[in-house]
Amino acid sequence: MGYRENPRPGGRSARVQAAVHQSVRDMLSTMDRADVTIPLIAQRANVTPSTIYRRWGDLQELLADVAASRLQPDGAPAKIGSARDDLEAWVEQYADEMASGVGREMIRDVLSIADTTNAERCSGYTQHQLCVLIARAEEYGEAFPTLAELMDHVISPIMYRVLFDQAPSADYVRELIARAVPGDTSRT
Amino acid sequence: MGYRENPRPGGRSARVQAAVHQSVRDMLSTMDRADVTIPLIAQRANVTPSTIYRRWGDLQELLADVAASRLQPDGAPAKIGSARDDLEAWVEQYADEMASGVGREMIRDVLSIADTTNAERCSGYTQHQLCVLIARAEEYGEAFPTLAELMDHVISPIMYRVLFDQAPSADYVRELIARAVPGDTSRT
DNA sequence: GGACAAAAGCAAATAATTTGCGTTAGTGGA
DNA sequence: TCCACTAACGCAAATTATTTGCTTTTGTCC
Repeated sequence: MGYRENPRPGGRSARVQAAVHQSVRDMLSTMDRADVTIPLIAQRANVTPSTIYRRWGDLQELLADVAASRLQPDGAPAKIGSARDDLEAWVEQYADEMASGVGREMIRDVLSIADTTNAERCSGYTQHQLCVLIARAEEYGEAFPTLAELMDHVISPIMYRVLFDQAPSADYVRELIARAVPGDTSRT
Repeated sequence: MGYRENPRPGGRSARVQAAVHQSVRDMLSTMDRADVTIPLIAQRANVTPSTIYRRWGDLQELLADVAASRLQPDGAPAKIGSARDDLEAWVEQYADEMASGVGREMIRDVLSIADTTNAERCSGYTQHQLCVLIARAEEYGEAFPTLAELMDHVISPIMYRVLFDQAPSADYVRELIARAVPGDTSRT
């Protein structure tokens, strides 16, 4: 009597999951988050509340699951020119997305539960995107920060601001990058 | 018919707040957090549940309030020797505290609500402690990072790891500091 | 096709939350 | 000191959410 982590695609279980996720996304975009309840989600998804309770446990777990899914990137970072430029463009949109109202809510949802699986998922997505950029730099022969340097000195300060302070400005983001990229003195 | 932000000390309202906070702290230390409910907290604090609902709204808000209070530092950072050493000692204990089970729970509580007041409070506590260290460095004539540098390149990476990854090790923390302190090449 | 098990539905029981209304306890003025 | 005032609390009924035992459905593997 346990629930599979990855329901077989096309099965009933997968359909229920999709319907519930969709229902949550719809409701979060049309109504106040405080009014989103499991009975309402269940009604819109055409399932019984007990199905959701048994599968996710409570509203926070469900919201964390949905948020982690939504934080998964669509594709690889855009190719602008140099790896340096690609990095700047990608980080800027990352910062914007995270600092937006929806972005902040999703991060909070992911962090608000004790289980760290979803948080690690999100951090993994970010690191994967950065690795793609690092590989490009290597291909182009550009000097580039390591993954650890990028995580510590670019991503972390952005996330700290998003979570504890106000939104990081575009100038601030560019400055972090300029400081992290080796031998970069060309800008700001 | 609104609740004052800062109840007058000694009044009934202040007594209720103290009793409820104490009750929450006791319960968090003796039982599983999933079993902590408002009716139980109310019972232990000798108040009615409706009092708590009216004053805090829901469990998350109450937990966030209690957590933010507990994250307030006891006093100024210890004086070891140089400002550099004081910084290292303080940051190490900060990282340990945040990475501990209780610390992580408190941070998550603070971040899990939409209202950012409590999160800003916590960030403010940290910045205040760092300012004390900066003032010491100035007094001693030591080269020292600015507040922004410390927040971006020492505190932020630590918090990111605590929230999204695994606990930051002592070595890792020392390395962040060594990198942030100007002209420091003496260690790791 | 039939046996099996995972996951969903249903409905009753329990628990949490909201709310209207009456009461209490600090506060400030005469 | 007493009185009026009001923020905040208590109480209890009404509502809503959550849990749980049992039944039914659905997909999978012989």
